[in-house]
Amino acid sequence: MTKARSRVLAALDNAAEPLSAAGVMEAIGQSCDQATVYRALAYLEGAGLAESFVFHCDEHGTERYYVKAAAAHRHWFHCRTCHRFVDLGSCVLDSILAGYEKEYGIRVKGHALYLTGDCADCAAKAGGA
Amino acid sequence: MTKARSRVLAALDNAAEPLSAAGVMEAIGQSCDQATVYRALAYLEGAGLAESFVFHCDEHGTERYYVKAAAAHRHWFHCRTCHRFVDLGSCVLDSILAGYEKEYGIRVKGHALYLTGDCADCAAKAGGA
DNA sequence: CGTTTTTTGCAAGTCATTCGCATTTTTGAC
DNA sequence: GTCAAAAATGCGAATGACTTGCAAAAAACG
Ligand SMILES: [Mn+2]
Ligand SMILES: [Mn+2]
Ligand SMILES: [Zn+2]
Ligand SMILES: [Zn+2]
Repeated sequence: MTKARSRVLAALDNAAEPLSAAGVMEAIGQSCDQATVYRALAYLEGAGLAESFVFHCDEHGTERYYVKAAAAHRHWFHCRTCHRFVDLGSCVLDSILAGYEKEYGIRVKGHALYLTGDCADCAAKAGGA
Repeated sequence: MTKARSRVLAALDNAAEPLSAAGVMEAIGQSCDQATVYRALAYLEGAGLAESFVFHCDEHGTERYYVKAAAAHRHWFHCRTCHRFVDLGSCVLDSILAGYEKEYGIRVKGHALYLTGDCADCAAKAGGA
């Protein structure tokens, strides 16, 4: 584990939410080149120390986000107002996926679920109604 | 509805699965500029005649895909082998989303579910097991 | 240590998508 | 229909996220 790679892993570990490459750069204070950050993230994912997903937000565009690898597969909610991610806990789609496999004869090997809207804080601030 | 826009809409209508801008270009035989295709797709979506989602496939990269607007919200399965999309019918996530709203105090205004793996055909060809 | 292998920084390159702007098309009023 | 005003198109250049080639720097290892 090189210096750059451990700095990147530490950034993911300290973050409360998924980080994009740009977010990691910011977190480590530009202490290494962006190519190094991208390569470190790819390395960490390959080594099973991090996980990632591609997410599109109208305001932030499309980016790949990384989190430190966790025991269970999880999904995230993204707030359209404050742009924070909310951890939704471990995946609850197993039976739905099994249903699709049976219904369509497909073999589901991966999936992604993205929820967007307003987080509790932003919903409260926006409309008390 | 201009000539270019109706050609693009017709392409979406004839397609059995979501099309990327490049897919639309191919379908209409380069009969208009790519900037026009992108603008037409944005127009059609704004007019409620088409819907889109951003999807990432390791082999094809990240692209926005469009389908003709349908009555019900749907999701798609993408085959990692033949790269076709399989229509999974209308969304069955309502109760799960409602559960998340209650559990986390969030307000879910949009969501996307992507499944990947092998379609029935490819699964059959690959491993009879 | 000295050598071999891997990683890093920097610059240039990709790829999907967007933009500026001059040139058509379309639209609406007569 | 005719013509001016508004909107759409083509083309080339610009974006933004990400990747890559290559030479210099760092880690591995005997
Ligand atoms: Mn965002
Ligand atoms: Mn694909
Ligand atoms: Zn929020
Ligand atoms: Zn297939």
